[in-house]
Amino acid sequence: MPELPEVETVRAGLACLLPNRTIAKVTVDTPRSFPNDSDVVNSGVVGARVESLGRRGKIIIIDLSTSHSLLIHLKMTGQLVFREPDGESFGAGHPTDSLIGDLPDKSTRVIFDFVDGSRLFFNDQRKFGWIKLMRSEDIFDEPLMSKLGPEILSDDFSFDDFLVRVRRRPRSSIKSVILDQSILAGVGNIYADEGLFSAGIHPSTPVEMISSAKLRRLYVALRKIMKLSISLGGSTDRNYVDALGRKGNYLAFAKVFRREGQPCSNCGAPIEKIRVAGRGTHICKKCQPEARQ
DNA sequence: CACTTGACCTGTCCGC
DNA sequence: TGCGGACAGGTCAAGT
Repeated sequence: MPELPEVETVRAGLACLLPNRTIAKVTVDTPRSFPNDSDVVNSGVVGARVESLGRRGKIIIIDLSTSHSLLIHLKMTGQLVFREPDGESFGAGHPTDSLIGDLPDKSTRVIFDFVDGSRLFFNDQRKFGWIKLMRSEDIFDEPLMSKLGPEILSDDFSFDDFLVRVRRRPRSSIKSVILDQSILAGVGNIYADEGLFSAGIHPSTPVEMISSAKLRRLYVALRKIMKLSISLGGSTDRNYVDALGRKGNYLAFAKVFRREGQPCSNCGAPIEKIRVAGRGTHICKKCQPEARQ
């Protein structure tokens, strides 16, 4: 579910809410969602004060005062929802525009209780997401972090970097390459489809058949679209919510994602849904012609 | 080796 | 209204 813009929106929201709060208790309802041993969790997390919130690719990093960090991946259906104590003046526990009702609910996997009575809920319907505790100095050596490619939205991630990395997979479809987090970190299915549409590239085109000029259009489009989405609070298709349980507004601006059957905003031909690299894929066949040899 | 497919889970939606 | 099947935004491991 969440891709980089959604993860970044959650991170930014939590960055306004969590720092300086101290964790009093951790409740793990679904062990696979937070597989560290409970004594490790207790020594590294209970009593820890939240220092700062970071992100690498789609992984959220919560740095704690105990020289430990929590790494969190939301995968498809994960949510991190913060709640003030019940009865707080800001509405009974949660904002009125929250899509999420009373918590915990049946998808709640982990609960962090802070000493001031506020709580952070990790909800995850499909149980693919996870929380891992590790020493802060070790996190970037973890394979799951060290294998990630450069951040697509980083100021230093130039078009030349993009071109070199994408061209490492000449025979692969361009969509599978931009979804590969070891090539570049952050692109998921929604923004892959939107970026390829904007650049006029058919998603199954092998990289070697795409001109560098078109790849430049893709690089520009992906960054522009993902920045726009962050400014709109991300994309909510069904599950995604921000740290206060609110939906994102980007999908109203999407040109192809989840728009099969609707007319293309560019040429009027119907948007089609196909399958590329095992993923549901949305295209305009006229604006994104299939490459031929 | 490069690339594709299946598995991990639960819920929802669609057709019969 | 019930039931089976396909599908869902991510990532590995296993397979070709």
